[in-house]
Amino acid sequence: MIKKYLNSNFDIVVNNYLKMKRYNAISNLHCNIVVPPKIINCDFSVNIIMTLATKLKISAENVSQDLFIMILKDKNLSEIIEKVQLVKPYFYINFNIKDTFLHKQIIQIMAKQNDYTILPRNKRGKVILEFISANPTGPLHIGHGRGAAIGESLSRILKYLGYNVIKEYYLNDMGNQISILVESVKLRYRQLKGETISFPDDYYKGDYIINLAKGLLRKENNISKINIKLETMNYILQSIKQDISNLEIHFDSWFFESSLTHGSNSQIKQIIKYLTKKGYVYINNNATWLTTTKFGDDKDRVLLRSDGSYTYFALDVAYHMNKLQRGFNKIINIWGADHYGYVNRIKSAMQMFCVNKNVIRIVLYQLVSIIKNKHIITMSTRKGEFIPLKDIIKTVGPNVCKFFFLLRDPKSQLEFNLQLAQSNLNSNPLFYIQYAYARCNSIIVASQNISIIQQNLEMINLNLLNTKIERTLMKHLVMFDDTLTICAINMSPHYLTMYLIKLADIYHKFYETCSIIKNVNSNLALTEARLTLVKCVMLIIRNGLNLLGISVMKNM
RNA sequence: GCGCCCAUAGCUCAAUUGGAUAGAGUAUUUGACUACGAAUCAAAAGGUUAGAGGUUCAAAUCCUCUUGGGCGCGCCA
Repeated sequence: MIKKYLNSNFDIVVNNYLKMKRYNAISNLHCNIVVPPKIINCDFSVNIIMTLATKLKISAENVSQDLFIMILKDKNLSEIIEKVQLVKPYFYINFNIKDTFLHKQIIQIMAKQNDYTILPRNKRGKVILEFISANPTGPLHIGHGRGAAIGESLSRILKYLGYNVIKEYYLNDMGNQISILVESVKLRYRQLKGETISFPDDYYKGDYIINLAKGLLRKENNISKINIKLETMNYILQSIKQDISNLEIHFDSWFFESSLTHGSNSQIKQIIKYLTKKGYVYINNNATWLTTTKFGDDKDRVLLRSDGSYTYFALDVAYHMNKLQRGFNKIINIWGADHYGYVNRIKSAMQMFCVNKNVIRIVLYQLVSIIKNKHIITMSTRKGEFIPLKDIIKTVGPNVCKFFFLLRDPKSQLEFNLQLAQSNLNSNPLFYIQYAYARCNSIIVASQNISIIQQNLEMINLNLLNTKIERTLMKHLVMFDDTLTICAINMSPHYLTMYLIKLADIYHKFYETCSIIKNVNSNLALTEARLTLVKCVMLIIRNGLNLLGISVMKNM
C-alpha cells in the first residue's frame, strides 16, 4: 500500500497548507501519487500544485512558494522520501522513496505471506455479487464467459480487500421464455416421433433442444407421462452448472426467481403492498404501474399486467429488496451491455426503499463479438447461433479463457478472433507470467540443492540489491495492494492483469541481468537477498493469479 | 426518431479518470544460449488518438457538430 501511504502523508501537508492560508472553502482534496513516464528519472510524482492553483484561482508559482517548502520540511515525509524536486512548467513534485522504506515494505509482504487479506477478513461489510445470471434457456456462450471471469475475479479481489462477499446466480425460471423453451422441447419430441410439424421461427433452435428431446424419448414413449417442464429445467440447469464448473468457478448461492412467488404471503406480494402503501403505485388500463419516473427513470414501469401476472421487473424489484433484507450493504450486479435499459429503472426502484443510490453498483460489460471466417457473429440463444463456452474451454482451457477476458477493460468492446486465439496459444501473455513463476521455482529448488541456509527475514540485507532493475522490481512489488484498490474502485480486474504482465516483464529482465545463485560462493549475502526477492515475486504472482481465478504452474 | 457506450501503431488493446515526449502484446527486421529454464532478453521500425471546431496553463480524456461501429428504447425475460 505504498501509494496510499504516500497519498495520506501528502494530504496532511496540503491540508495544513490550506489551513495556514485560510482557504477553508476547499475541502476533501486528495493528492494523487502517480508513476511518471519512463523518461522522467524519479520514483513517484504528484501534481498537487497545479490542481490547487486551478481550484484557488491563484498562480501555480504562488502556491509552490509555500507548499513546496512545507513538503520539504515535513518530518513524516522526509522519513520516507528523498530527492524532492519541483519541475516547471508543469509544477510536478518529483521524488524518490528511501531505500529503507522500500525494504521495510518488502519485508512486510514477505512476513504476511499467504495471509490473504489486507484488512482482517470481513471488516468491510457484506457484499452480494450477482453475475452471469444467464437465462436458463440454453448452455452458456462466450459472452457469458466474460461476465463470469469478471465476476469471479472481482469477488476474490473484494474478499482480499476485506469484504465479506457472496456470489449469487439469479435464475429466471419463469415467464414467457421458459414456456417457449418447454414448447420447443415438446415440438422436437413430437417431430422425433415422426409427426410432421412446422417449427415456429421464434422457438429455440439449438441442437441441445433436439438432444434433450432424444433423451426424453429414450426414457419414455408417452409424452403425457413426462413432466417436460421439470425435465427441461433440470437438463438446462445441469448444463449451466457444468459450464460454470468447467470454468473452475463456484457460486455460493443460486436464487430462483420463482421462489419470490411461493406462498400466500409471497415476497412479491409483500413488496407490491409496501410500494402501494408508500404511494408509488397506480392503476392504468387495468395494469399496475410503478412511478419510477419520480427517481429519474424515463417512464413508469408495469408491475402487474392487466391479466394479473407479474412482470420480470416486478420480480426483480422484489429480488433486490430481498438482497437488502438479507443484510447486504453493497449490491453489485455484473450485467451485459444489453441490459443497459434496465439500469435506471432498478436504481429508481431501489430508492423507493429509502436506500442510498450508491448501495447498488451495476457493472456493464460490453458484449463479445466473435470473428469467424471474417464474419462477425452475435450470440443468440434463441436462434441457436452461438459459440458455446465449453468449446472454448476445451481448446484453450479455463485459465487462458479467463485470462483473455480479464485482459481488457469491461467497458471496451472486444472482438474474439477464433482462429487467431487458437493459433497464438503460445504467445499468450499468461504463458509469459507462468514462465516467470516457473523460473522462480526452478531457482528456489536449485538453491535448496546447494544447501543455502534460509535466514530469518531480519538477517537478509536488502541494501545489497542496488542495481537499477532490482530497485524497479521492488518498487513494482510494493504496489500490488494499490493495484487491487484501483481494481475495486473501477470494478475492473484488468489493472491487476496488466500489473502481473509488467511484473513478469521486470522479473525476466532481472533474471537476465542479475545472477541469483551462480555467485553463491563469492557472495552469499547477495544471493540470499536476491533469493528473498525471487520468493517475493513468487508470492505476488501466486496471489495475483489467484485473484484472477487462475492457478499457477510450478513447471511448464 | 430518442438514449447510452465506443473509434488510439498493420492487428488486439492500455493510458492510475484533465497532466510530462500516448504505452504493452502481436506481426515485421536485426542481434544474444558450452549460461539460475531462449516459452527469455537486447534493439529497430510503427501515431495528425476517425474528422472539424471549442473550453483549459494543460485534452486520447470535457463540450458541439460530422462520419463510422455496438447496444438499448415492450403489459419480453
